[in-house]
Amino acid sequence: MRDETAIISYVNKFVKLSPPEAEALLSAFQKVVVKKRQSIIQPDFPAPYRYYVLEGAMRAYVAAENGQEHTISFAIEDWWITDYNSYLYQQPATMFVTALEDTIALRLSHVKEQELKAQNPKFETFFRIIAERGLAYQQRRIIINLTKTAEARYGDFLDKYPLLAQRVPQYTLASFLGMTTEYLSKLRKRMGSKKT
Amino acid sequence: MRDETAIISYVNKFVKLSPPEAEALLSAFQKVVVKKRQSIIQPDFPAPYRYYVLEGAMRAYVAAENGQEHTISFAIEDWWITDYNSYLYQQPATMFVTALEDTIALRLSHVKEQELKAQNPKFETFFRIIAERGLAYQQRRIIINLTKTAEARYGDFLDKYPLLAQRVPQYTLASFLGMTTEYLSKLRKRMGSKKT
DNA sequence: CGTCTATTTGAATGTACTCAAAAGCGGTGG
DNA sequence: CCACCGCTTTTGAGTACATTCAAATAGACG
Repeated sequence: MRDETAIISYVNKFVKLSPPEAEALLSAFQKVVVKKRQSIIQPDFPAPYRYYVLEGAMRAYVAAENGQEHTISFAIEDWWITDYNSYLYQQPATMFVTALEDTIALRLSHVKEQELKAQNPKFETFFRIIAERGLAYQQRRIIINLTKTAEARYGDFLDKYPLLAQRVPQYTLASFLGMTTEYLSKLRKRMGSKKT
Repeated sequence: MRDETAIISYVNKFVKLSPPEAEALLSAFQKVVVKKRQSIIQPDFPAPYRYYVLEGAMRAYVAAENGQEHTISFAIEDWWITDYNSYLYQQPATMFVTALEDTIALRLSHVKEQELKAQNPKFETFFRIIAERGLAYQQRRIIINLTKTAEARYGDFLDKYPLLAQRVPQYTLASFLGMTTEYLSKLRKRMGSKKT
């Protein structure tokens, strides 16, 4: 059972907060409980919040015309999730953000975030750091998507996120890795001989 | 002929700088001239700089074992470019950054960047904003790569960056869009009838 | 012009997708 | 506690989008 102070330790990894600063940070967030399969962000509606996951797991995905879903990101404990194009630019969302398990998250509104940054440069620094880390992470993902085959992308994911790979439904993983669920199933069968 | 004050106007779009602040910013940069085909970042070497392009065009790419190149990003006037995983984490690069044309750029070292941010929260804000914009942009790119066919990705690029599409070699564009140069050539032939 | 680089073309191939259906798994209510 | 229901994963056959390899053509630059 992690409580909301988890975010204090998390932020402290990047900028050192005094007790009053920690208090100011905490008071900007609201705890939300999201049941499995429930959406907190939907296309055409604004996404006024970003979410920090305390417990559980969520994913962000876009739905194509033909009913296909494409997973853009996952989030488990200590990860952030939102539709960044909607949140940052305050425009209607194009993605769903939905709970894969019963989830407890802390949400931060766009307005509160601006207040935090205006009130204390440490928060500005914090958000700069997580944006940069997100940027670097996404650049790695783009490289993988451009350079590796479906099988290599799957192997790569297993290496880097073995726990997550077991935790999320296989079809969401397939759609994250850019392949169909049927094909991932066949890959697993093929690879089964070599690896666990 | 754009001179280095272009970066002042650029930064001013995001945070308002007083004349002394503009001066402090400028003094952190160094002007560099890069000839066509010359690399400013190479794999296995650290990338201690990020570059702001004043004139010309560059691209960042990774080279695969089989000799294939995969373009990660382009940069023309007012765009930034570097190997972010190398620059941000101060680790050896995995990418090349190379001039597509004779280019004039302003480079900012990682050390100077830290000084700027420490010295004035406005610079912290500025780097936060461009990181967030980069994040949102890359998220859009990931969505396109996951959801669209090669033909649609090309059409999309033509719509959004018609000038850039004419300016860069076709094989770099193909490698940016995640297809072979031969296939892009065939696509263009096929699409030729409908458009332009 | 001649050379080097970039683009086009064609034929054969392969990786990954579509569609349809069966099997597996988990939860939930009777 | 078993039976059923919905959701997820697996399997198979046929197909398509995109690649590979090789060679010809077109452009750019000195």
